[in-house]
Amino acid sequence: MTIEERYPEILRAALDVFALRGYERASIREIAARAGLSLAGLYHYVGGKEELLFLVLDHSLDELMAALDERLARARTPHAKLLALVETHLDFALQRPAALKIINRDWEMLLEPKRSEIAAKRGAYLSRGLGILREIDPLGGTEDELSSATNLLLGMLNGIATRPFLRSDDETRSLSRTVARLFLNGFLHRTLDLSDAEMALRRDS
Amino acid sequence: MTIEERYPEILRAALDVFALRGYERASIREIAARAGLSLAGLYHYVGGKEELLFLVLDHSLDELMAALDERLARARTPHAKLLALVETHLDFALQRPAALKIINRDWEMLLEPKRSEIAAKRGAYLSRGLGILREIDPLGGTEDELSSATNLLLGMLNGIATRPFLRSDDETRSLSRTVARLFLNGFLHRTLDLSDAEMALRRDS
DNA sequence: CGTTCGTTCGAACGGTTGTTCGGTGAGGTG
DNA sequence: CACCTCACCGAACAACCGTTCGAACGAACG
Repeated sequence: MTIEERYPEILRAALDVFALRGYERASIREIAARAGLSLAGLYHYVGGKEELLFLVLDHSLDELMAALDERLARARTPHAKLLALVETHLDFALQRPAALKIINRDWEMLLEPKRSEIAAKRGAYLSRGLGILREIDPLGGTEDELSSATNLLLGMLNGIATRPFLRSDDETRSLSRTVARLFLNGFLHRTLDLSDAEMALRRDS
Repeated sequence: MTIEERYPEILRAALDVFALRGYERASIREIAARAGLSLAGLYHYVGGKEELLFLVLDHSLDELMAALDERLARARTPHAKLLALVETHLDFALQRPAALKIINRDWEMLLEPKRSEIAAKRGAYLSRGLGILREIDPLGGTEDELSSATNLLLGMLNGIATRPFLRSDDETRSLSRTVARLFLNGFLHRTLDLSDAEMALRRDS
């Protein structure tokens, strides 16, 4: 078998094992077995365990980013762009749960300098969100404010990016609209007073 | 030294090492050293590595839950209860970052039956949030809807439950208000149409 | 035919891990 | 004093880890 045929199944095997066991508990032997290779056979293709994690992360992030940019390109208004981001993320969570898991959990296991390289790609994804919020924001929030809002939004998405919240394409699409609406309405009116909550707070403190 | 004096520093050492390295990469030897004990000396107090993780998780969740219930007891209105939840969570994130990290990341490493026990405690925390949202919701959302909303809220919080978003008590308190407002406004108006976003969506699909 | 090259493997190496065992010594009790 | 308990430790053990080495195999090429 040639390299071009082996590589995809090696990466798929590595992704699955990493997501299932976590990076440290995942063993190269299990990855090799799942890819249909012996232990030493696997080392003919990849340099080591960390490189395997890097390759899988790099590839998964490229997929996620490509899916986002594709949807973003078809979105005309800032609100549609927000919806595109939400839909992309939740759709990715539904279709590629293992990939999302290592993106959110296992990337921290990388050592420098690969860690920074992946961190940069994650940052690029985040800054897509930040750009969208900047377009949307009518209040001209500071960069810090917009940055924390982006993290709020993506945190929300990761909060439901797991079964049993996402079960089918249709459910995911309708949930995306709900989430986008929830965030957008909150974001636009984030300075509105919640009168009784404020009163209760003052009484407490 | 007696057991009552050793236990706290053992648990603190374990918490720090688990949070710093991750459960699998954390070594019992490092925990023992940080607690001022030899390797075998540590085994005089605890049964093993997994029990150590369980004890730390159990204790941390108890602290978090106690802090929440204390604040909740002083909150009169549903809105104030929401603010109490947000403030508790973000304050915990600021004061006990290591504890929050293992609660969110390392609890999955537990094996049954301890895993279920911790999962139940996490569930109890979640259902506090669900109860609050049920009180707040004017639309009478379904249990599924409220449950996913709870996960959205806690996901948001975990999205910024990290430096550099939380730097001081004051910043945390003001950020808590912003976040609570953002979520509440969004939650209350979650069925409102975003007219142009909807239009753009229809054009896309 | 002989040689080389890419692919694959069995077997082993050194290191680290969680855990256990046998013992040491201090402090209290009779 | 003898006795026992509790806190603690050095040393070892077995298992597993990631990684490497040397060789076998078939195909391609001259």
